[in-house]
Amino acid sequence: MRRKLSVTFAVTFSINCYATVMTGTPKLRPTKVEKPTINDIARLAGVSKKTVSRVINRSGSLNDDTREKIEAVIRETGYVPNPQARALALGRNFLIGLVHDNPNAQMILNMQQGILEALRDTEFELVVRPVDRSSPEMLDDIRSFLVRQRLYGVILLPPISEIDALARLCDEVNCKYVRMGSSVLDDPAHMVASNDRDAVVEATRHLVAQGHRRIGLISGPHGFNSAQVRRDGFEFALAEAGITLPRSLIADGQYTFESGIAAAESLFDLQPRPTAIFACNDEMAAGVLFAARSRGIAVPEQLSIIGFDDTPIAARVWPPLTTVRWPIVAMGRSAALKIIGSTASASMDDQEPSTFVSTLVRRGSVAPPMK
Amino acid sequence: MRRKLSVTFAVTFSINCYATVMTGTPKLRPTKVEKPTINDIARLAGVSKKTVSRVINRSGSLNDDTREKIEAVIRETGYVPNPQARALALGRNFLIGLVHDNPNAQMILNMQQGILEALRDTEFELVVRPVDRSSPEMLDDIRSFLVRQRLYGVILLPPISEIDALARLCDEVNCKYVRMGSSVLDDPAHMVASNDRDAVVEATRHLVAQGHRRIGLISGPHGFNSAQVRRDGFEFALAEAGITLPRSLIADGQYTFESGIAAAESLFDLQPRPTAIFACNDEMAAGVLFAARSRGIAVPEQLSIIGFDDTPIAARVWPPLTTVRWPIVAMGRSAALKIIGSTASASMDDQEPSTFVSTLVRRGSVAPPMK
DNA sequence: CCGATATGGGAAACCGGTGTCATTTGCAAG
DNA sequence: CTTGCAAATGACACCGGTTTCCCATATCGG
Repeated sequence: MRRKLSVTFAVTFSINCYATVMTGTPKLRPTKVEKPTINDIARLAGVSKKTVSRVINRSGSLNDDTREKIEAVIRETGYVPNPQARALALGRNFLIGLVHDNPNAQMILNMQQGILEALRDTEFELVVRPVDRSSPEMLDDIRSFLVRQRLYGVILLPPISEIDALARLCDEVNCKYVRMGSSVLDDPAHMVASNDRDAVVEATRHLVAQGHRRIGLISGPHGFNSAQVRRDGFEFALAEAGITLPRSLIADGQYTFESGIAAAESLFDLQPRPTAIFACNDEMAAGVLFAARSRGIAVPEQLSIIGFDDTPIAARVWPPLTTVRWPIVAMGRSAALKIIGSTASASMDDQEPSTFVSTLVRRGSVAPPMK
Repeated sequence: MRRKLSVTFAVTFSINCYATVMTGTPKLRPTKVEKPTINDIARLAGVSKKTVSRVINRSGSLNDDTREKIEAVIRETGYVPNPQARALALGRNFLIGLVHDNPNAQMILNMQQGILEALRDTEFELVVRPVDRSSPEMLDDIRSFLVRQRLYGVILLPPISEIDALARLCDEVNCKYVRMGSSVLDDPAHMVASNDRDAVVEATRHLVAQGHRRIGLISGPHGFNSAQVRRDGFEFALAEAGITLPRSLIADGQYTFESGIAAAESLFDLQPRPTAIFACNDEMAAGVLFAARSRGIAVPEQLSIIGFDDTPIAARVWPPLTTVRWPIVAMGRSAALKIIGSTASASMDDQEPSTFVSTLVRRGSVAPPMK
């Protein structure tokens, strides 16, 4: 039967060869799509399948003539190794997992974009896996996911990327991992980070340079490393400028639009009102803008706003938000390359960068305070 | 060696049993994670592995006692069949593909959310696959993706879901598929659609009911079914109200924020200006709002705007946009359930719905025209 | 009581690769 | 002319399931 299939395949192949000459034979194939197997290649090349395997995996030593002959056969037939069979034999799948817990939607998507760019034209595929940080079984869930799917590697998005136990878990089950974050929490091989702190310092200095002295902060949720880092940068920059920051000017946010509105309301009730507000992400900054509008506070004339993330919304509101952009797509790409590593960019020996610089994007939501 | 592995496993298992009593033994496992195999189960239950396989797949006939004993062993050991081995043996993977071509980012994400909800606690995983509609090799790319990964099924997002050749391709390679869209393009088993046309009619009627007569339309890109359907609905509703629509009131858009701005500018140059604009998606509606602001046109006093999609941005701009919401998450869930079908919801025999109703969300961007 | 039929269950091949180990060959060193 | 060693390649078991085929019982009508 194997022999029979092979013959079928060979015929199909020769038909394809002459397809350009013939008037086209749309002859639908049966439900079972015939694909050449490693045995077909071995027979066609007159070698054993182990030798073909050596060519595919560039392992072992083999004669140049043999290699070329096998490569020629592979090229002609369009043979592609069966990933399921390899996964079984190797005990390792060619899948990269993206594990996240519902952070910024836009970020997930940009991250996916970057990762998929890196994975394009490789044998790897991306498997998306949302988890629930609040569930006590989260670690077990992830563990069974990794073990069952025999994942090649995982990319952990913040905030769960900050959980050290997760990283240890990956090591334990022999799964490569890369953690994304707002600051360096792990060695370069396992970390892709943006320098949020520096960016916040720059943003705050920008407000100070414009003449603002009463600057409000809308923080991120407690327990988020990014929230802590951004807040630190803000406080540092103010201290550096010799500005004391009363506790009342710090409002707690949850990284959501609604929490931004609420926090803004509380800051607006202050007497005197802050002349500028730094919101730890764009969603909340948009909330501040929204709240200002509904109160009739003119932006940027009466209130300057700076956000963080440069999500699409920042450029779409009026006035467009001055914000901090971090290269999410590039970071995603880098994370993926770290995992597939030498497999893909074997030619270049340069390590993928681990830290990315964020930059201040100046738009229309900042102006000097009114006298 | 097999025997040895089995023993190791048994020991591990008993340790787990007493873990709650013991003071916890963090003892790291070796890189190779031991998992029970079907052979372990067979031996522990005193049957052949084929019989275990019968239990797992509910196939063949077997004694209740035997079944229960095997199920007990499976439960105790926490055995999960190796997906790679099953995939190899079955010639079919337990992966669902999500194939899309860069449409609305938010939509992709909501869709993913819905699909993942349906896939949660099943054996299926989601593989994301962006493609390039403009590439001539797109179909071949998708074909090789489906064939190589032996996908269980794919979910096609608009606009590529509108390509009939793609659907035929899926059939050909024996891969289940579901197409998402703005109107019904296929039989219920392969289609999940929203009733965009009806929703647009309702939205347009809303504008007409407010007293608007000069209503501009910003269309979607040519070749998109959703664009055509929405435009049809708009024109139908105007005709129904006895309003003639001059060609000049229709501006071409590309579903992007920038194209919305450009289209709005061209409409603003008209004399007299339209008193309302229906933009075929929220991105463009946000562009209209942005353009209006920069021209000093008050919304909704001087201009009413309606968008489509109810993406997050609709609620975050000022004034918040009246728009049409379609239940993307629910549609994603439905699409996934259609594919995993009887596998999951075997208990309930009700078919997953194929069409979903969109609804008008009234916010602040619509008001009667000024006298 | 016998042969026919249905049912439960096992042995072995198979899915398509990879790992281990042995074998053959070529060539330089002793 | 051996011996030694490395390169090149093949035979075969194995990864962990499923499928095919076949046998052993049990049931049952006549």
